[in-house]
Amino acid sequence: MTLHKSTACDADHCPIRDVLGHIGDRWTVLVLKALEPGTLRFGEIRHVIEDVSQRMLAQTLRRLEQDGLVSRRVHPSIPPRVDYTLTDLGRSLMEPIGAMVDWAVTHHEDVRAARAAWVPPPSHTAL
Amino acid sequence: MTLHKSTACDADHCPIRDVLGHIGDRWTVLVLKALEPGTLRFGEIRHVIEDVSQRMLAQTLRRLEQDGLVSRRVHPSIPPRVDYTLTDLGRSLMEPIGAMVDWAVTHHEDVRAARAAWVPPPSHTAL
DNA sequence: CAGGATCCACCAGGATACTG
DNA sequence: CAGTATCCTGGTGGATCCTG
Repeated sequence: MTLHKSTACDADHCPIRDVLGHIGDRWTVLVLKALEPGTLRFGEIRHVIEDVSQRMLAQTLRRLEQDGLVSRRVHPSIPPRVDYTLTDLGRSLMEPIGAMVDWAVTHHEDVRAARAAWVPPPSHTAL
Repeated sequence: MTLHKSTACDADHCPIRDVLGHIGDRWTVLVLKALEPGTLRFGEIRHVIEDVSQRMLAQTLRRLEQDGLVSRRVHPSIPPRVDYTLTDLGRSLMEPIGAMVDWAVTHHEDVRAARAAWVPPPSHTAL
């Protein structure tokens, strides 16, 4: 069981956890957004994101390709050239992601304000 | 640096990572969705989600409260009664989250199909 | 240039026990 | 009932080195 019953998620094949687990990890969304404007090479993505290690980038791209969200194309040249493009499925995902990002940008200040106003409950908070 | 320049995220205060980091963790979305229909007590949330430990639930609720997404109300009774409700901010977040969940449900099969069709690239993939 | 392989540090998160 | 405190483990992700 991975999600409560009320959300049509009854066992191991839970779409929410499956997808959210991906978009939740450190790099997936950033990579997706990097590719949104158009095709990029491996190195170009690294340049755009800057603080991603090649290990994590390669790993993230692999999974995105595996999930059919990104297509990978190898040009048999020396030095090698590999570029990545969003698939239709990938592009369709950008909408909900965009909504999330928009929310984040719009309400970030509210969240930060709420955090600033935070007072830790004394455990035995009464009334 | 947490996100690439092209997304108006220039240093430590990156809304995307800040918010996505939250929704990405194991329980936040589930708790949020649990509270969507209405106010619930601590134990009720546990009952709904089932496989969350009280530690993780308490922790998740704390952060949600801290971020102003959930309000916590303590009734000074014995046994103690504490209930949680989405704030307006929290409710406003449910839209983008709903969009993500909808996408997940709709395209989950595509993703699973893509995974099934997966062939690992031979490293020295040439053409 | 694109990435695989390896080693390692950190922490999210589970189990358990205790408290108001 | 609604937590907090402590201990412990597995996986995520960073650094580094190596290859086609």
